[in-house]
This record gives sequence, structure tokens and C-alpha cells, in this order.
Amino acid sequence: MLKNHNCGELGAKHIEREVTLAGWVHRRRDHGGLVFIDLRDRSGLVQVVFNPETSPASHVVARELRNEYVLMVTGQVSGRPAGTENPRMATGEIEVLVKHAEILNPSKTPPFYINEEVEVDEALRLQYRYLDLRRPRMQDNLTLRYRITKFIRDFLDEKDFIEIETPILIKSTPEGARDYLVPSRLYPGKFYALPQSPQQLKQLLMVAGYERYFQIARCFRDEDLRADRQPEFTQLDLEMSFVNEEEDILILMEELFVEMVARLTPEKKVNRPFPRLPYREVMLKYGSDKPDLRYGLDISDISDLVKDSEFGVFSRAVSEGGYVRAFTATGCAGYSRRQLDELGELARTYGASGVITISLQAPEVAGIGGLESLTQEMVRSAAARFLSLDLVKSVARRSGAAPGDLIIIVAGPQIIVERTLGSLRQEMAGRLGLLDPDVFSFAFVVGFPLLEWKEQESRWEPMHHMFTTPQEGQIPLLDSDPGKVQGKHYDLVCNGYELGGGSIRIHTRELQEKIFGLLGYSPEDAHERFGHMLDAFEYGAPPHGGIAFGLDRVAMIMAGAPNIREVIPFPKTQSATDLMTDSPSSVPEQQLAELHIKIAGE
RNA sequence: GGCCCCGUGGUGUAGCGGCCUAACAUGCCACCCUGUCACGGUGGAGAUCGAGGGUUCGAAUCCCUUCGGGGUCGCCA
Repeated sequence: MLKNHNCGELGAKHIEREVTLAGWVHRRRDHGGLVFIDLRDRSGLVQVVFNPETSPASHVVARELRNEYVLMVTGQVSGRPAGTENPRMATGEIEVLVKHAEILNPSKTPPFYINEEVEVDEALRLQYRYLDLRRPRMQDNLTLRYRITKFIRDFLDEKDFIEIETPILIKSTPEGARDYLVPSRLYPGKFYALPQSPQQLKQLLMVAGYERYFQIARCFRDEDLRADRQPEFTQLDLEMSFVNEEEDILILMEELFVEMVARLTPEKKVNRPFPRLPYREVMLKYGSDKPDLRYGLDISDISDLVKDSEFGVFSRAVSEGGYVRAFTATGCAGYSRRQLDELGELARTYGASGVITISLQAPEVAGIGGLESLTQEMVRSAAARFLSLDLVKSVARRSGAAPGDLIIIVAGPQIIVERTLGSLRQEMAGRLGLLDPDVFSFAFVVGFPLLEWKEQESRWEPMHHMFTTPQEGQIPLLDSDPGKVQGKHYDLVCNGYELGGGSIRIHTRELQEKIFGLLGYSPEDAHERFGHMLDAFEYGAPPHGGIAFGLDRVAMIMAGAPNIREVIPFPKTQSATDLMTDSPSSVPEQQLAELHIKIAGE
């Protein structure tokens, strides 16, 4: 090796020791005589000193150095002269007095700062990703990501799981996300698909008797990107046999996450136990199936209070089968017209026709601010003349509002009311400074509907996937009222993100065929697509279940990063391109011909 | 596919019809400097303001188109 120590590990205990270091020039301070270099490697920084009197040859080298030059030095670790220690530096007690220096490779001036935390245009960062990844922040993120996977492997190994790889080239199956397809050279017109998840394979491993499987698995979905979505991403995928109760999985996951956070990011506060929240309840109270539970701002249904209101927006919503719901933004009674307009605009992006707000002005005299003393004059609302004081009071009581607060109300069809209020709730939490970055608020959401009615295609679709088993005793409902059936499905959520989801699976052919039938597959279709699963269930398939979660999202949250690209070494842009390698790209005609592919004209 | 934001020396920003022959910081280059640590000092180079078109006597600035990046709705079992 060209080095025998790492920069960041040196300390007082190395004083007098002769060391050889190699790394990058992080910063140079040239005093004409003395030259100071902060030398950086993965472990951190150390100051190395070039003195023209004691080592003229190395001082000549020092004058040539520039940022990001690759440098090897040999010298003696020495305590810094009294008064020149740097307490802001981990190695600030000591420095290395250089005896010999050698430039291993010079560097052009980088296109952006490696040695400063400056926001740089992300396109530029992605184009020079190898330089971006050299920045300490990115090295920290990827190191944390490694520690997460290491922790998971150790934890699951301890619990008797074994890691098994599954293929990347598999069979395309319908539904879910769009597949990435790989053309077959040997079979003209046929394609492999890249896995959206190893779902079927891990179930077959259960049939095969492995009992406890996991995998850090790369998954692919050809859908539009978001801050927390990439076309290829990594899941921690696991499956266990002989589980029947959802709790068997949930207890394990809770232990994993609590211990992992305690070990890797001990500064973060975690709740335990993780609450198990029914789907219906979170949709009502938080307007989202992945609620952020770090704060309150709970949503209340006020449909019954306003259904006979003279205000048409309210009464009409209820009479048309919809809902009117509200939550209280504490202390926001003074919101300006402009601020209220912003909320309305946000609501419209979710399909709501708008937001009705009721501002309860704070009383002139402090201390007599109870709801009882509320007067008509203190009520500010576009709908004020339709709303009696009594009605305002009962709405305020239901939503926990007091003078000085702003009640935010949305009326309309259920789905729209839910997601609009859900996003308004998160928006207001941000404005009110309620999003504590040092708190991880975990919860399991349970009791999801098994199936969802797709209006456009007029058919049922699985809410999670088609292998989820129904809740105990609800199988007869599959015939009478499929929409009422709940699945043994659970999601793990944290701070408004869905970290993962899983379920207890179907393990009999009979039930699986019944579900396929409900989803509109003929027996022939089901056999062609899923014959391997149906057949397998006839050879002693054990009851089993599992979960998968998005490792990128877990790493993002634990790193405190704003998006998953910050924890992925080589991510793609929102338009799914790689700016560093310029992919996707065209390929030679001959390569296409081998694959029996012709590009269709426009 | 829809909506929103951004694009100005290498980097980050300012400028938002004429004060722009484009400013500031930092980086870069040269010289000076022996205890700095975002070292300091002096001087210098560096931008057809993402691209194309239009409006105007005059465009970085207004309008249209387009490209790139980001956010988001749809989509993502």
C-alpha cells in the first residue's frame, strides 16, 4: 500500500510516529515559507506541514499542489505548537511534519467545490457524479447506507434468516407498474422482464422450505419519477413461513427499526411500540395512507353538522354522497388573503374545487378567549353569512379550534376530501414548524381493503397485490361484497413516507384461483400467467407472509436527505436519464437485428 | 400527459426595459508572505445572460417556441 495510516484516524497517541499518508489535497494554505495542506481521504482530514528549512525538496512539491491533487507524504506526527491547535478539526491536536512528498496524480480544477458545502446545480453534480461522490457529505450518506444494509444482514442472520438471490431476468406479469423489458435473442419476439419485486420468487422459496429468506434486492419499475422514486431501486425483501398473524412480522420489523436507529443514528428519537393504525382511521384523521405522525392537526368529519347548512358547498357535498371535513391550524387566524389563496390553489391541484376557511379572530382583551365568548364579529369566512354562530361554534368544537385559530375545511367526494386535507395538513405542519427532523414517528397501517374498484375499467384491482390473503372470516364476503373485504396487509410508515409494505399470503390454490377470478382472469389466463404459483401451492405450501421496504427511502430518512438521489451513488434524473454516461442511448443496427427488433417510425 | 419553479464568468448569486462597456463573493492565474486552518495582501484573466424566434429606437430584463434540471398531479399492485 502507498499508505500505512488514514488521515482521519491520527491523534495524540500517534505523536512521534512516522507515518505515510495518501489522499487528496482538500485545501492549501501557502504562506510563502510554510505551506499547510489539509489532506483528505475517506477517513477524514489531517493537516500536513511543509517546512522549507527542514525539508526543502518536499517544499518544492508543496508549491505545485492544487486542490484535488493526489498526494503521498511521509512525515512525523507531531503535537501542534501551543496555541495553534484547532478544536474544530477531529485531528486538530496534531499535524504531520512532511519529510518526503510525491504527487501521485495532478488534477484539473474541479467544476464545483469538493471542499465546501455549497448547493450546486444537480445536473452538473450528476454529470460529474464521481466528483460529487467525493464530497464528504455524499461519502457520509453512502457510508450510512452501507451500515444500514450491514445492520440488516447481521440482524436477520441472528434471527435465522438466510439471504438468497433471485434472478433479474424473469417473466413479465400483468398489473402493477410498467415492466422494463429485455428482448430475447434466442426467441424472436419474446421478452424477459426485470423484476418489480421478487414477490413470486420469494413465495416459491417458502414452498421450497427455506422458511426464512431475505434479500437486498434491486427492483425496476418503468413509471414516472419523484423525489422518493427511481426507476431502479433497492428493497429489503423478506419472507417467513409458518406465520399466520400479521403481528409475527410487525414485531420483528419494529425490533429491527428501533435497534437500527439506536445503533446508527442515536441522535434520532423513536417511538415504541409502533402504533397499529386502521386504514380507515388514518384516512379520516390524516387524509393519507402514509401519515406523518410527528404532529397533530387531526382532521375531523363535520358532515353531520353542516349537511343542512344554507351553504350550498357543504350541503350539496353531503347530499351527493361526499363529505365535509376540517382541521384546525393553530394560531393562523391572521392569515392574509394571499396566504389563504395559496391554500386554495394547493387544494385545486388535488382536484378539490377549493378550500373554505373560518378564521376565529383572537379577542381584543387577552384572557377571555374561550369559544363561548365567540361573537359573530370574530368570525371571518367567505361563507360567514351562511353560517350561524352556533354552527361555527359546533364546527370549532369538533375540530378543536379556539379564537386565534384558522379552521380549514374541504367538501366533496371522499377521495378528494381525504387527499386534499391530507396535503393541506402536511403543508400547514411545515409552515407551523412542526416537522421535527430529529424525530422518527413510525407506525403500521393495517386493515387495508383487499380490492379496489377501478371505475374506468369497471373491474376489481388488488390494493396491494394479488397474493394477499383476506382477513380471517371474510372469505365469504368475496362473493357478496368484495369491496368490504380487508386484506392481511400492513404498511410501515414514518414521517409521511411509506417505507414498506407486506402481507400474509395466500397459500392454497383454491383461494388464489378465486382471487384471480375476481380480478377478471379466466382460468386459462391465470394458468398461463401464474400457473407456476398455482401448481406450487398444491405441493405442500406452508402458510407464509413477509414484507419489503424501500432501502433508499430508509437511507434517505436516516441521512436526513431531501430525496433518494442523495443516497444513491449513480441515480437517474426525473426524466430517467443518466447524465454521466448519457443513457439511454441508441445502439448499432446490427445489435437490434440480433434481437429481432425494428424501431417503429414516428 | 397536466400544472409550478429554476437556467447570468468555473461555482454560487445580484441585476428584472435605457443607469449593463453586466455587479458581488468565491474559485482560477501571477507575485508577496514562516503558524495558518474558509490564512492574508497586491494585480490579472474569465459571461455572445441555456438555445431559437418575436415585440421595441433599445432586451439578461417583456412575449412565444424549444432544450435541460427540479417539484408535483396523474401514474407508481
